[in-house]
Amino acid sequence: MRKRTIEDYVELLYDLQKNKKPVHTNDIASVLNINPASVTEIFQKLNNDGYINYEKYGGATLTQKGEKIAIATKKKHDTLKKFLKILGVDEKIADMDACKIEHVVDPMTMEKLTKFVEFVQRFKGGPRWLDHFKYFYETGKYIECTLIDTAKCPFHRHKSQ
Amino acid sequence: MRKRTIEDYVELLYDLQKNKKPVHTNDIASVLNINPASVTEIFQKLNNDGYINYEKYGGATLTQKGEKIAIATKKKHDTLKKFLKILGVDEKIADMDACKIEHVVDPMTMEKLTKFVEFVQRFKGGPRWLDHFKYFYETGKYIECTLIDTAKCPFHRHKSQ
DNA sequence: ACTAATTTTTAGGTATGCCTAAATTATATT
DNA sequence: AATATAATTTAGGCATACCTAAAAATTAGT
Repeated sequence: MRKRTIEDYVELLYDLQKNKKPVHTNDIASVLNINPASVTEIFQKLNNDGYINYEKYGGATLTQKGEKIAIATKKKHDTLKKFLKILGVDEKIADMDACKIEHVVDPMTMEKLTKFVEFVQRFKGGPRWLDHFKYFYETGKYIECTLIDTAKCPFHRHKSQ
Repeated sequence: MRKRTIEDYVELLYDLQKNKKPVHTNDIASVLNINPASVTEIFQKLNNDGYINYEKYGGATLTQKGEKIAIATKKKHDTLKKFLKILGVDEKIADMDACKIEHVVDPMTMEKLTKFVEFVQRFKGGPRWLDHFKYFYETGKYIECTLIDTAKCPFHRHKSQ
Protein backbone atom coordinates (compact mmCIF):
# COMPACT_ATOMS: atom_id res chain seq x y z
CA MET A 1 0.00 0.00 0.00
CA ARG A 2 0.95 3.62 -0.65
CA LYS A 3 2.52 5.46 2.27
CA ARG A 4 -0.23 6.90 4.38
CA THR A 5 -0.15 10.62 5.07
CA ILE A 6 -1.10 12.76 8.02
CA GLU A 7 -4.18 13.65 6.02
CA ASP A 8 -5.21 10.00 5.88
CA TYR A 9 -5.01 9.65 9.62
CA VAL A 10 -6.75 12.86 10.63
CA GLU A 11 -9.51 12.12 8.13
CA LEU A 12 -10.05 8.68 9.60
CA LEU A 13 -9.84 10.04 13.13
CA TYR A 14 -12.48 12.57 12.20
CA ASP A 15 -14.86 9.87 11.04
CA LEU A 16 -14.25 7.53 13.97
CA GLN A 17 -14.55 10.35 16.46
CA LYS A 18 -18.17 10.84 15.46
CA ASN A 19 -19.11 7.45 16.92
CA LYS A 20 -16.79 7.33 19.85
CA LYS A 21 -14.41 9.79 21.36
CA PRO A 22 -11.56 9.41 22.07
CA VAL A 23 -10.37 7.06 19.34
CA HIS A 24 -8.14 4.21 20.47
CA THR A 25 -5.22 2.59 18.72
CA ASN A 26 -7.22 -0.57 18.09
CA ASP A 27 -9.97 1.34 16.31
CA ILE A 28 -7.53 2.64 13.74
CA ALA A 29 -5.59 -0.61 13.57
CA SER A 30 -8.63 -2.69 12.74
CA VAL A 31 -9.88 -0.30 10.06
CA LEU A 32 -6.50 -0.06 8.35
CA ASN A 33 -5.46 -3.64 9.03
CA ILE A 34 -2.22 -2.63 10.63
CA ASN A 35 -0.73 -3.49 13.99
CA PRO A 36 -1.94 -1.52 17.04
CA ALA A 37 1.69 -1.00 17.95
CA SER A 38 2.13 0.93 14.72
CA VAL A 39 -0.82 3.11 15.58
CA THR A 40 0.76 3.96 18.91
CA GLU A 41 3.78 5.32 17.05
CA ILE A 42 1.57 7.25 14.69
CA PHE A 43 -0.39 8.72 17.59
CA GLN A 44 2.86 9.80 19.23
CA LYS A 45 3.91 11.56 16.06
CA LEU A 46 0.54 13.20 15.42
CA ASN A 47 0.48 14.32 19.03
CA ASN A 48 3.97 15.79 18.78
CA ASP A 49 2.99 17.66 15.65
CA GLY A 50 -0.15 19.03 17.24
CA TYR A 51 -2.78 17.24 15.19
CA ILE A 52 -4.22 15.24 18.07
CA ASN A 53 -4.35 15.19 21.83
CA TYR A 54 -3.09 11.86 22.96
CA GLU A 55 -2.07 10.36 26.25
CA LYS A 56 -0.84 6.88 26.94
CA TYR A 57 -3.72 4.40 27.17
CA GLY A 58 -6.11 7.30 26.75
CA GLY A 59 -6.78 7.31 23.00
CA ALA A 60 -6.74 10.36 20.73
CA THR A 61 -8.94 13.30 19.83
CA LEU A 62 -8.28 15.78 17.03
CA THR A 63 -7.05 19.24 17.92
CA GLN A 64 -8.46 22.24 16.08
CA LYS A 65 -5.48 22.08 13.76
CA GLY A 66 -6.12 18.41 13.08
CA GLU A 67 -9.83 18.87 12.59
CA LYS A 68 -9.26 21.71 10.15
CA ILE A 69 -7.09 19.48 7.99
CA ALA A 70 -9.54 16.60 8.27
CA ILE A 71 -12.41 18.76 7.07
CA ALA A 72 -10.38 20.26 4.23
CA THR A 73 -9.27 16.84 3.10
CA LYS A 74 -12.77 15.43 3.23
CA LYS A 75 -13.98 18.34 1.16
CA LYS A 76 -11.30 17.66 -1.44
CA HIS A 77 -12.26 14.01 -1.45
CA ASP A 78 -15.92 14.81 -1.91
CA THR A 79 -15.29 17.17 -4.81
CA LEU A 80 -12.95 14.77 -6.57
CA LYS A 81 -15.38 11.93 -6.20
CA LYS A 82 -18.27 14.01 -7.48
CA PHE A 83 -16.19 15.09 -10.42
CA LEU A 84 -15.18 11.54 -11.32
CA LYS A 85 -18.76 10.37 -11.08
CA ILE A 86 -19.83 13.15 -13.42
CA LEU A 87 -17.33 11.77 -15.89
CA GLY A 88 -18.92 8.35 -15.51
CA VAL A 89 -16.35 6.65 -13.30
CA ASP A 90 -17.86 3.91 -11.12
CA GLU A 91 -18.64 4.80 -7.53
CA LYS A 92 -16.03 2.52 -6.00
CA ILE A 93 -13.22 3.56 -8.32
CA ALA A 94 -14.20 7.20 -7.97
CA ASP A 95 -13.88 6.82 -4.23
CA MET A 96 -10.51 5.09 -4.39
CA ASP A 97 -9.06 7.54 -6.87
CA ALA A 98 -10.36 10.50 -4.90
CA CYS A 99 -8.62 9.04 -1.86
CA LYS A 100 -5.29 8.98 -3.67
CA ILE A 101 -5.56 12.21 -5.64
CA GLU A 102 -6.70 14.28 -2.66
CA HIS A 103 -3.22 14.11 -1.16
CA VAL A 104 -1.28 15.29 -4.17
CA VAL A 105 -3.43 17.79 -6.01
CA ASP A 106 -2.66 21.49 -6.17
CA PRO A 107 -5.12 23.99 -4.64
CA MET A 108 -5.61 25.65 -8.02
CA THR A 109 -6.68 22.38 -9.59
CA MET A 110 -9.06 21.80 -6.71
CA GLU A 111 -10.56 25.23 -7.24
CA LYS A 112 -11.15 24.57 -10.93
CA LEU A 113 -12.65 21.17 -10.19
CA THR A 114 -14.88 22.57 -7.47
CA LYS A 115 -16.28 25.16 -9.83
CA PHE A 116 -16.64 22.61 -12.57
CA VAL A 117 -18.74 20.36 -10.36
CA GLU A 118 -20.82 23.34 -9.33
CA PHE A 119 -21.22 24.32 -12.96
CA VAL A 120 -22.40 20.87 -13.97
CA GLN A 121 -24.69 20.37 -10.99
CA ARG A 122 -26.47 23.59 -11.80
CA PHE A 123 -28.40 21.66 -14.44
CA LYS A 124 -30.88 19.08 -13.29
CA GLY A 125 -29.90 15.73 -14.77
CA GLY A 126 -26.65 17.35 -15.87
CA PRO A 127 -26.17 19.69 -18.80
CA ARG A 128 -27.04 18.35 -22.19
CA TRP A 129 -23.43 18.33 -23.42
CA LEU A 130 -22.77 15.75 -20.73
CA ASP A 131 -25.32 13.42 -22.32
CA HIS A 132 -23.49 14.06 -25.55
CA PHE A 133 -20.23 13.17 -23.92
CA LYS A 134 -21.68 9.95 -22.58
CA TYR A 135 -23.03 9.13 -25.99
CA PHE A 136 -19.63 9.84 -27.45
CA TYR A 137 -17.98 7.71 -24.80
CA GLU A 138 -20.20 4.75 -25.61
CA THR A 139 -20.36 5.01 -29.37
CA GLY A 140 -17.47 7.19 -30.46
CA LYS A 141 -19.99 9.31 -32.36
CA TYR A 142 -20.83 12.98 -31.97
CA ILE A 143 -24.47 13.97 -31.86
CA GLU A 144 -25.34 16.44 -34.61
CA CYS A 145 -27.14 19.58 -33.60
CA THR A 146 -30.82 19.79 -34.42
CA LEU A 147 -31.89 22.58 -32.18
CA ILE A 148 -33.93 25.51 -33.10
CA ASP A 149 -34.84 27.16 -29.84
CA THR A 150 -33.73 27.91 -26.36
CA ALA A 151 -35.86 25.20 -24.82
CA LYS A 152 -33.78 22.57 -26.50
CA CYS A 153 -30.46 24.27 -25.98
CA PRO A 154 -28.05 21.49 -25.03
CA PHE A 155 -26.31 23.75 -22.62
CA HIS A 156 -29.29 25.25 -20.86
CA ARG A 157 -31.23 22.41 -19.44
CA HIS A 158 -31.49 24.77 -16.56
CA LYS A 159 -32.70 24.11 -13.06
CA SER A 160 -34.67 27.36 -13.03
CA GLN A 161 -36.53 26.49 -16.21
CA MET B 1 9.61 15.06 -1.98
CA ARG B 2 7.18 12.26 -2.66
CA LYS B 3 8.64 8.79 -3.02
CA ARG B 4 9.62 8.28 -6.63
CA THR B 5 8.18 5.30 -8.44
CA ILE B 6 9.51 2.97 -11.11
CA GLU B 7 7.32 4.92 -13.51
CA ASP B 8 9.16 8.12 -12.67
CA TYR B 9 12.49 6.56 -13.48
CA VAL B 10 11.59 4.81 -16.70
CA GLU B 11 9.85 7.96 -17.90
CA LEU B 12 12.94 10.02 -17.24
CA LEU B 13 15.19 7.37 -18.76
CA TYR B 14 13.02 7.42 -21.84
CA ASP B 15 13.46 11.16 -22.26
CA LEU B 16 17.19 11.17 -21.59
CA GLN B 17 17.76 8.21 -23.88
CA LYS B 18 16.61 10.29 -26.81
CA ASN B 19 19.64 12.53 -26.53
CA LYS B 20 22.21 10.07 -25.42
CA LYS B 21 22.21 6.33 -24.98
CA PRO B 22 23.04 4.74 -22.63
CA VAL B 23 22.01 6.99 -19.75
CA HIS B 24 24.54 7.29 -16.93
CA THR B 25 23.97 7.63 -13.21
CA ASN B 26 25.11 11.24 -13.26
CA ASP B 27 22.55 12.18 -15.90
CA ILE B 28 19.73 11.07 -13.65
CA ALA B 29 21.36 12.38 -10.49
CA SER B 30 21.73 15.90 -11.84
CA VAL B 31 18.17 16.08 -13.16
CA LEU B 32 16.65 14.85 -9.92
CA ASN B 33 19.17 16.50 -7.63
CA ILE B 34 20.00 13.30 -5.87
CA ASN B 35 23.31 11.58 -5.25
CA PRO B 36 24.81 9.48 -8.06
CA ALA B 37 25.35 6.73 -5.54
CA SER B 38 21.60 6.57 -5.06
CA VAL B 39 21.09 6.25 -8.79
CA THR B 40 23.45 3.29 -8.86
CA GLU B 41 21.19 1.52 -6.39
CA ILE B 42 18.12 2.42 -8.40
CA PHE B 43 19.76 1.13 -11.59
CA GLN B 44 20.58 -2.12 -9.86
CA LYS B 45 16.98 -2.53 -8.79
CA LEU B 46 15.53 -1.56 -12.18
CA ASN B 47 17.96 -3.95 -13.83
CA ASN B 48 16.96 -6.78 -11.48
CA ASP B 49 13.30 -6.15 -12.20
CA GLY B 50 13.87 -6.13 -15.94
CA TYR B 51 13.10 -2.51 -16.72
CA ILE B 52 16.59 -1.60 -17.89
CA ASN B 53 19.77 -3.18 -19.12
CA TYR B 54 22.55 -2.01 -16.91
CA GLU B 55 26.13 -2.99 -16.36
CA LYS B 56 28.60 -1.49 -13.93
CA TYR B 57 30.12 1.71 -15.31
CA GLY B 58 28.15 1.17 -18.49
CA GLY B 59 24.99 3.20 -17.97
CA ALA B 60 21.43 2.04 -18.60
CA THR B 61 19.05 1.57 -21.50
CA LEU B 62 15.38 0.69 -21.25
CA THR B 63 14.27 -2.82 -22.04
CA GLN B 64 11.07 -3.34 -24.02
CA LYS B 65 9.24 -3.83 -20.76
CA GLY B 66 10.66 -0.56 -19.43
CA GLU B 67 9.94 1.35 -22.59
CA LYS B 68 6.36 0.12 -22.66
CA ILE B 69 5.78 1.48 -19.17
CA ALA B 70 7.55 4.72 -20.02
CA ILE B 71 5.33 5.30 -23.02
CA ALA B 72 2.15 4.40 -21.15
CA THR B 73 3.09 6.74 -18.32
CA LYS B 74 3.91 9.59 -20.67
CA LYS B 75 0.57 9.12 -22.36
CA LYS B 76 -1.20 9.31 -19.03
CA HIS B 77 0.78 12.42 -18.19
CA ASP B 78 -0.09 14.05 -21.46
CA THR B 79 -3.81 13.35 -21.12
CA LEU B 80 -3.94 14.55 -17.54
CA LYS B 81 -2.12 17.72 -18.41
CA LYS B 82 -4.35 18.42 -21.39
CA PHE B 83 -7.38 17.86 -19.22
CA LEU B 84 -6.20 20.19 -16.51
CA LYS B 85 -5.40 22.87 -19.06
CA ILE B 86 -8.89 22.53 -20.52
CA LEU B 87 -10.18 23.26 -17.04
CA GLY B 88 -8.02 26.38 -16.94
CA VAL B 89 -5.21 25.19 -14.68
CA ASP B 90 -1.91 26.97 -15.36
CA GLU B 91 0.62 25.14 -17.52
CA LYS B 92 3.14 24.64 -14.76
CA ILE B 93 0.68 23.42 -12.16
CA ALA B 94 -1.02 21.22 -14.75
CA ASP B 95 2.33 19.63 -15.42
CA MET B 96 3.17 19.10 -11.77
CA ASP B 97 -0.23 17.69 -10.91
CA ALA B 98 -0.20 15.41 -13.95
CA CYS B 99 3.16 14.11 -12.74
CA LYS B 100 1.71 13.17 -9.38
CA ILE B 101 -1.70 11.94 -10.47
CA GLU B 102 -0.36 9.73 -13.27
CA HIS B 103 1.05 7.29 -10.71
CA VAL B 104 -2.10 6.77 -8.68
CA VAL B 105 -5.01 7.01 -11.07
CA ASP B 106 -7.16 4.03 -12.06
CA PRO B 107 -7.27 2.90 -15.72
CA MET B 108 -11.00 3.54 -15.87
CA THR B 109 -10.56 7.13 -14.80
CA MET B 110 -7.85 7.53 -17.41
CA GLU B 111 -10.17 6.18 -20.05
CA LYS B 112 -12.90 8.62 -19.14
CA LEU B 113 -10.46 11.52 -19.09
CA THR B 114 -8.95 10.51 -22.41
CA LYS B 115 -12.36 10.48 -24.03
CA PHE B 116 -13.28 13.73 -22.36
CA VAL B 117 -10.23 15.48 -23.76
CA GLU B 118 -10.99 14.04 -27.18
CA PHE B 119 -14.58 15.19 -26.86
CA VAL B 120 -13.57 18.73 -25.98
CA GLN B 121 -10.82 18.99 -28.57
CA ARG B 122 -13.27 18.03 -31.28
CA PHE B 123 -14.44 21.65 -31.23
CA LYS B 124 -12.11 24.31 -32.47
CA GLY B 125 -11.52 26.81 -29.72
CA GLY B 126 -13.29 24.37 -27.40
CA PRO B 127 -17.03 23.79 -27.15
CA ARG B 128 -19.16 26.75 -26.25
CA TRP B 129 -20.12 25.35 -22.85
CA LEU B 130 -16.46 25.61 -21.94
CA ASP B 131 -16.55 29.36 -22.56
CA HIS B 132 -19.59 29.39 -20.34
CA PHE B 133 -17.72 27.49 -17.68
CA LYS B 134 -14.86 29.96 -17.83
CA TYR B 135 -17.29 32.83 -17.57
CA PHE B 136 -18.87 31.12 -14.60
CA TYR B 137 -15.47 30.52 -13.05
CA GLU B 138 -14.57 34.20 -13.34
CA THR B 139 -17.87 35.81 -12.44
CA GLY B 140 -19.93 33.16 -10.68
CA LYS B 141 -22.72 33.90 -13.18
CA TYR B 142 -24.37 31.59 -15.68
CA ILE B 143 -24.87 32.78 -19.22
CA GLU B 144 -28.52 32.72 -20.26
CA CYS B 145 -29.37 31.02 -23.48
CA THR B 146 -30.21 33.25 -26.44
CA LEU B 147 -29.85 30.85 -29.30
CA ILE B 148 -32.24 30.29 -32.06
CA ASP B 149 -30.41 28.13 -34.52
CA THR B 150 -27.88 25.45 -34.95
CA ALA B 151 -25.14 27.82 -35.96
CA LYS B 152 -25.14 29.34 -32.53
CA CYS B 153 -25.57 26.11 -30.68
CA PRO B 154 -23.24 26.34 -27.68
CA PHE B 155 -22.43 22.71 -27.93
CA HIS B 156 -21.82 22.45 -31.62
CA ARG B 157 -19.13 24.87 -32.43
CA HIS B 158 -17.99 22.05 -34.55
CA LYS B 159 -14.70 21.62 -36.34
CA SER B 160 -16.45 20.38 -39.47
CA GLN B 161 -18.64 23.46 -39.70
C1' DA C 1 -10.99 -7.02 45.36
C1' DC C 2 -8.56 -10.52 42.73
C1' DT C 3 -7.64 -12.81 38.81
C1' DA C 4 -8.33 -13.37 33.85
C1' DA C 5 -8.76 -11.34 29.58
C1' DT C 6 -8.03 -7.47 26.76
C1' DT C 7 -5.82 -3.39 25.27
C1' DT C 8 -1.88 -0.70 24.71
C1' DT C 9 2.86 0.26 24.78
C1' DT C 10 7.82 -0.79 24.52
C1' DA C 11 11.75 -2.76 22.48
C1' DG C 12 13.85 -4.38 18.83
C1' DG C 13 13.67 -5.77 13.77
C1' DT C 14 13.04 -5.21 8.46
C1' DA C 15 12.85 -2.90 3.93
C1' DT C 16 13.20 1.21 1.36
C1' DG C 17 15.02 5.29 -0.47
C1' DC C 18 17.80 8.37 0.27
C1' DC C 19 22.60 10.15 2.21
C1' DT C 20 28.17 10.75 2.75
C1' DA C 21 32.83 9.27 2.44
C1' DA C 22 36.00 6.41 0.53
C1' DA C 23 37.43 3.14 -2.94
C1' DT C 24 37.48 1.87 -7.62
C1' DT C 25 37.21 2.34 -12.53
C1' DA C 26 37.19 5.09 -16.68
C1' DT C 27 38.66 9.11 -19.29
C1' DA C 28 41.60 12.90 -20.61
C1' DT C 29 46.03 15.31 -20.73
C1' DT C 30 50.59 15.35 -21.45
C1' DA D 1 51.98 5.20 -21.22
C1' DA D 2 51.70 7.64 -16.77
C1' DT D 3 49.17 10.44 -14.17
C1' DA D 4 45.48 13.64 -12.99
C1' DT D 5 40.64 14.24 -13.12
C1' DA D 6 36.09 12.75 -13.38
C1' DA D 7 32.53 9.27 -13.01
C1' DT D 8 30.84 5.40 -10.65
C1' DT D 9 30.32 2.06 -7.15
C1' DT D 10 30.74 0.24 -2.43
C1' DA D 11 30.11 0.42 2.36
C1' DG D 12 27.97 2.08 6.01
C1' DG D 13 24.40 5.41 7.99
C1' DC D 14 19.76 7.62 8.80
C1' DA D 15 14.65 8.16 8.86
C1' DT D 16 10.27 6.26 8.09
C1' DA D 17 6.57 3.20 8.21
C1' DC D 18 5.59 -0.73 9.07
C1' DC D 19 6.30 -5.49 11.76
C1' DT D 20 6.50 -9.17 16.04
C1' DA D 21 7.01 -10.53 20.71
C1' DA D 22 6.89 -9.43 25.24
C1' DA D 23 5.85 -6.23 29.01
C1' DA D 24 2.69 -3.21 31.23
C1' DA D 25 -1.68 -1.12 32.09
C1' DT D 26 -6.56 -1.30 31.94
C1' DT D 27 -11.03 -3.50 32.13
C1' DA D 28 -14.23 -7.21 33.24
C1' DG D 29 -16.01 -11.39 35.64
C1' DT D 30 -16.68 -13.50 39.77
